[in-house]
Amino acid sequence: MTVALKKPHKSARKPKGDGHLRRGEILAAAERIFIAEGYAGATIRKIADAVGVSSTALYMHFRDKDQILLEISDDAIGQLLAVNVDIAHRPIDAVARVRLMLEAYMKFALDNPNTYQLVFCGSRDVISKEKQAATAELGDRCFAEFSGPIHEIAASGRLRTGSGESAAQVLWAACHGLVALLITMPDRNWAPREELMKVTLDGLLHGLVTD
Amino acid sequence: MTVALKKPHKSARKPKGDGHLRRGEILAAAERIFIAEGYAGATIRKIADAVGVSSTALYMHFRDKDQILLEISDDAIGQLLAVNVDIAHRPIDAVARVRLMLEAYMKFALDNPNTYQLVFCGSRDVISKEKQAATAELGDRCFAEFSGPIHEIAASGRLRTGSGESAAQVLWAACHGLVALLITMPDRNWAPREELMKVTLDGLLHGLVTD
DNA sequence: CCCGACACTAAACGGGAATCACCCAAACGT
DNA sequence: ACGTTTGGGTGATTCCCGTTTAGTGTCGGG
Repeated sequence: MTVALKKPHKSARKPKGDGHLRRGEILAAAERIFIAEGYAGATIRKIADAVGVSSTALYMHFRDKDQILLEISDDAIGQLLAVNVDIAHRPIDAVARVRLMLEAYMKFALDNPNTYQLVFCGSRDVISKEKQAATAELGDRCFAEFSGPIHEIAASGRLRTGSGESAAQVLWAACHGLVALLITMPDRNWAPREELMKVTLDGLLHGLVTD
Repeated sequence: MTVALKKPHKSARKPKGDGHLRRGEILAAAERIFIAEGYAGATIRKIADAVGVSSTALYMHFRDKDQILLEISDDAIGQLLAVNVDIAHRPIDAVARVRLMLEAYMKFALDNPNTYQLVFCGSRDVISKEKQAATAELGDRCFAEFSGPIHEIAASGRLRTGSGESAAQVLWAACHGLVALLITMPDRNWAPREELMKVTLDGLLHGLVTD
């Protein structure tokens, strides 16, 4: 950002070198390492080495390590949000939309396990809440998008129990729990993933929504 | 007697308790700090200071940091297992037993958030799987105890969908997801916890089990 | 009286994040 | 043409962390 071209007359001095490129390079390298080795494995020094720059240089472009990784996560979550928005606009039954969103959510988590863990399993130890600002806001918008059809269902009186809000939270939590366990304990002998997802969704939707 | 004061020792040294007391003292101090400050906050040096001993001394009694914290967690999970065993033997309907166990599970998680996170949310980054041996085995036995009544239900043909195994895993995962989110994102505006637990259990049990 | 075992320690190591005090050269104003 | 800015960069340093090494003082036997 802050891309301003040089103006013949007064005002600021501008892009001298390839400063902005650096930022992108860092993000790219960091993403590669983070995906491959997770939060703890994505060291400042390792990222800097991969870019071919000293570790100090990263602090020219990012406040701290968390900002780098959260920026990467923002990208990924932005994609998830886009999918949710897309689904939200389809002219199909609200329950079907809910199911599609949750399926997309779980697929996202399983496809991006490290990002998912960083954003949704990050203990307060690891990342202080303030830093998450942007990422958290994206997450909120995802949840808001997801809450939409749920509240439609609630408004039409098809909710068997609880409020729309609690139903949305419970559905989210159940899917989160499933993918979180699959990610953090991949060696347990799980039933096939598709079956687990299907049972979760069938079970909860059948249990919460009257048809 | 013989309070060896030879060297101008920094601060009061422990008055020579017999060796095997030390181990218990360390565990007690570690538990206190771990509960208050979590995994990252429970530093070797901090624990050692609390006991009044040098950090090196901890390695006389424990292989490494993880062994200390996992031993603490074993204690806690042992209690959960005891509760599950107790419930398993009650002469009540299998579904009621399942519900009681899951309620106890969630209560345990919310009462011991740091332990819960360590054992059930520990990314592979944080603790290598081998070290978890004892703890993981306790967790397995908890799950086995929980699977019992589920398989009873499955055997009596009351399962609406999926296998007994997948139903057990899904129920566990859903409850895990709920408490995990409540623990790691305590600032979101959640519906009341009791309602969330109730909706989760009502929804899933109603959706999975025919009455 | 010495000897080894024990419980413990200070110091150090390697590696993390982050900061400091600089440096270098291109870009600008004049 | 030339000093000055200033953006991008660095190496050394700080402060923790978990863990290791090389000891040190005390003790119970032989």
